[in-house]
Amino acid sequence: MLQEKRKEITRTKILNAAKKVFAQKGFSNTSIADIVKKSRLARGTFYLHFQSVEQVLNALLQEVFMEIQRNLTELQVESLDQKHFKIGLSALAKSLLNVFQERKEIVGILLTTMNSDTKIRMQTIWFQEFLQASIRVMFDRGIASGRLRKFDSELMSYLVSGGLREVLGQWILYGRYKDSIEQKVDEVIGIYMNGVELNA
Amino acid sequence: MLQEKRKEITRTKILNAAKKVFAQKGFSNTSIADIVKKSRLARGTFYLHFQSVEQVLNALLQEVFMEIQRNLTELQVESLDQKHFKIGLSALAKSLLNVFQERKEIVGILLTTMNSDTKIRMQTIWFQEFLQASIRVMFDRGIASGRLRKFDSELMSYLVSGGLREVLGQWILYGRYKDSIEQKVDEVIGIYMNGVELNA
Amino acid sequence: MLQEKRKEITRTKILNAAKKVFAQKGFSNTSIADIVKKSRLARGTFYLHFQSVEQVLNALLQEVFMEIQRNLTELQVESLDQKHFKIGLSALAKSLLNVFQERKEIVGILLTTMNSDTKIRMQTIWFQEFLQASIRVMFDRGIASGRLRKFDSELMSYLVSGGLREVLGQWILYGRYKDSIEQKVDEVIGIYMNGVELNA
Amino acid sequence: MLQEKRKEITRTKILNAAKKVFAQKGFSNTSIADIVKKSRLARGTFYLHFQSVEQVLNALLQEVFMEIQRNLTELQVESLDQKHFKIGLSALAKSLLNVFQERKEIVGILLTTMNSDTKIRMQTIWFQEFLQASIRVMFDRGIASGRLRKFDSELMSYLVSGGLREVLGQWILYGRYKDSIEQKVDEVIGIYMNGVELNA
DNA sequence: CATGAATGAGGATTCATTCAT
DNA sequence: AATGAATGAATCCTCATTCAT
Repeated sequence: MLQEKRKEITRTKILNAAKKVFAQKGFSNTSIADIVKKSRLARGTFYLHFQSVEQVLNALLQEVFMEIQRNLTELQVESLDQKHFKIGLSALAKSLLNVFQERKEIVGILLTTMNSDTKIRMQTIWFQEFLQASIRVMFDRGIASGRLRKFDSELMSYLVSGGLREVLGQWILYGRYKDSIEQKVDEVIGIYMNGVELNA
Repeated sequence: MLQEKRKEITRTKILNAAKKVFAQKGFSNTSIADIVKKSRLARGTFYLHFQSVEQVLNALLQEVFMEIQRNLTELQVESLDQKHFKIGLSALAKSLLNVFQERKEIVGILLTTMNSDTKIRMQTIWFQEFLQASIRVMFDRGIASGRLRKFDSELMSYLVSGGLREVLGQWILYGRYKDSIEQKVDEVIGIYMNGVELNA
Repeated sequence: MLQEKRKEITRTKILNAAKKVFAQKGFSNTSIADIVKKSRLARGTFYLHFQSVEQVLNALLQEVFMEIQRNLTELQVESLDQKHFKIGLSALAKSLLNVFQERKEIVGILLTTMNSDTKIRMQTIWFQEFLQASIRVMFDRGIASGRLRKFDSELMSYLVSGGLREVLGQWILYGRYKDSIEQKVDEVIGIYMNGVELNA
Repeated sequence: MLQEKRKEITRTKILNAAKKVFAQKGFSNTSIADIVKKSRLARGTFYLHFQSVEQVLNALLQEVFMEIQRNLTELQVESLDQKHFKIGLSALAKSLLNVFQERKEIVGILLTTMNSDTKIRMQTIWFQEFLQASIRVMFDRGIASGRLRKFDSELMSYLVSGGLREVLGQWILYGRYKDSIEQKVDEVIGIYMNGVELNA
C-alpha cells in the first residue's frame, strides 16, 4: 500500500519533469537523460515506469485526451439538440477553452507534436480523427434537422478543426488573445455559420 | 566549370536523398548519417555542402516558399481587384494547388514540420506569417471595397490558414480527395463566404 | 558504499591508463580513444569521470603539484632559516628528488607538457610560477639576511628553475645520472653559490 | 625559371601562414587545413610542397637553427680565446639576442615545441644537444686554460642551457624584460662566473 | 604548377539500456 | 522500489589524402 503510493509519486515526478522538458526543448529533442536529470531521480528508475520517451508523452497526452473527450461528449449530448443551436455551440467551445486553459503546458506540447513525429503520430491522429468526427456529426445533425444547408460535412470538419487548431496555437503558443479568447468564440461561430460576404 | 557542375550535382544528390528520408522517417528522426547513406556519398562530403540536417531542410523549404510566394503575389495582383472576386479567389487557389501538386514531397515535409521542431520553427513561422498576412490583406481589401462585411480579419486569417492547411494535409499526407481536390475549391470558398447556416 | 569504491577504481584505471599512454605517445598525441583502449573500459565510461583528455592530465598533475608543494613549504620552513644555509638547501633538493623519483612517470609527462600545449598551459604555468616564486623568496631571504650579495633575484629564479628543469629532464627523460643524481645536488649548489670562475 | 620562382613564392606563402597559425594555436593543435586556410591556397597545393605539418615546422626551425649555428661558431672562434673572456661571452650572447629578436615568432614556436611533441623531438633534441655541446666546449676550454676552476662541465651545460632557455622564454613568450634584455646579459654572466654568495 | 571536390578513416560525444547493490 | 555505474552502439564531426581538371 505504502509502496504503491511511493511508486505513484515517482511516476508523477517523471511526468512533471517530462512536461517541463518537452515544453522547453520540444518532444523530439528530449532524451531520457533529460527527463531523468530534471526529475532528479536515478536513471534506472525511469525504466521501472516507462520504456521510452514516447510512452511518457503518451501518458501525458492521454490525460488531456480523456478530459477533452469527456467534456465533448457530455456537452454535445446536453446542448446541441436544443433549439438554440448557436448558443449550445458557444457553450461547448467555452467549456473546452477551460480545459485547454488548465492544461496549457500539455496542450502546447500536443499542438507542436501533432502531425510531426512519426513515432507519436498514431496517438495524435487517433485524437484528431475523433475530434473531426465529432465536429462532422454535429454538422450532419444540423443538416438533418434542417438548420444547416447541405454541404460536404467532412470537408467542413477539416476546415473547422484546422481553423480552430490554428487559433488555439496562436493563443497557447504565441500568447495572442491572452485574455480575450472567450470573446472570440461567438465571432468564430458567426463566421462559420454565416460567412463573411455581405448579402447582396 | 566542370567542377562547379559536379559540385551542384552532388548538392542535388544530397537534397534528393534528404527529401526521401524526411518523407520516410520524418525530419526529427533523420540523422546526417541517414542522408549520407541514402545519397551514397561519403560522410565528409555532406559537410562540404551543409552543416546540419536543418540546413538541408531549409534549402528544400526555401524552394517551395519562393515558388508559393511568387504565385501568390502574382495572382493576387492580377485577379483580386477585379469585379469577380470569388472567381479570382478560385483561380488563385487552383494555381497554388498546382504548385503543391508538383512538390508534393516537400509540401508533405513542410506540413509535418511546421510548428513542431524548435530548430526549424523560425523558418516555417516566417512563412506561416507571410501566408496569414497575405490572406488578411485580401480580406481587408474585401472589407474596404464593401464586398465583405466587417469582421476580425486577423482572426479570420488564422481560421482560413489553419483550415486550408488541414485540408492540404488530408490531401497530401493521407491521400484524401485524390483527384477531386480542385472541385472542392469552390465549395470551400462558398463556406467562408456564405457560411453553412440556412437563411431563415 | 561499494558502488563508490567501484567508481573510484574505475577512475584510477583511467588515470593509470592515461599515464601510460601520455608517457608513450605524448600528451598532445593521445586521444580519448587511446586512453579508453588502454584502460579496457567502455567508451562511454570515460565521460562519467572526465570530460576531456586535458582534465585527465590535470588530475594527474594536481597529484604531483600538491606533493611537491607540500614538500617545498614544509622543508623551507624547517631548514632555510638555519645557520647552515647550504645544508638546508641540499636537504630540500634531496627531498624533492625523492618525490620525483617516486612519480617518475608523471614528472616526465609534466616536463614534456610544460610550456607546450596551450590547452594545458594555465595549469603548468601556475605551477611554474609557484616554483619560481618559492625560489625567489629563498634568495630574497638570503639577501636580506646578508648571506647573499645583492642581485636580481627574479632573474636568478628563472635561471635556477630553468637550469634545474633541464637537469631534471636529463635525469627523468633521458636516463642521465641514473644513480648519481643525489651526488650532483651539492655540485649544483656550489655553482649557483660560488660560480665557476677561479678567484684571481 | 618563371615557374620555379612561382613555386618558391607559394612555398613561402605556406611557411608564413604556418608561422602565424603555429604561434596562435600551438603546433600540436594546427592541422593542414588550418595552414591551407590561412595561406588562401588550395588544399592540394600544400602537398606539392610538404607532406605533413611536421615538415613545415622543420622547414621553419631549420632556418633559425642554421642562423644560430652560424652565429655561434663564428663568434666562438672570434672571441672566446681572447684574453677578455667575459667580454667575449657577453658579445656572443648579445649577438644571439639579435637573432632571436629578429625571429621572435619562430623562436617562440621553438620554445613551446622543444621537448614536447614526440613527432618533432628528433629535430629539436639535435639542436638542443648541439647548443649544450657548444656551451660545454666553452667551459672545457675555460678550465683547460686555467681561467675556470674544475667542475662538471656537462652538468653545467645543462644548468646554463636550461637557465637561458627559461630567461629566453620569459622574454619572448611572456614579454618580460621587453627592452632591457641586453642589460641582463652581464648580470647572468656574473652569476654563472662568481655565484651569488658573499665572500666571507 | 595549382586547384578544390570528394573520400573515408578515426576521434569525440551522446544515448538508451542493463544490472549489481 | 530505487539507485547510479558501466556499457557499447550510434551519431556527429574533422582530418589527411587523393585525383580529375
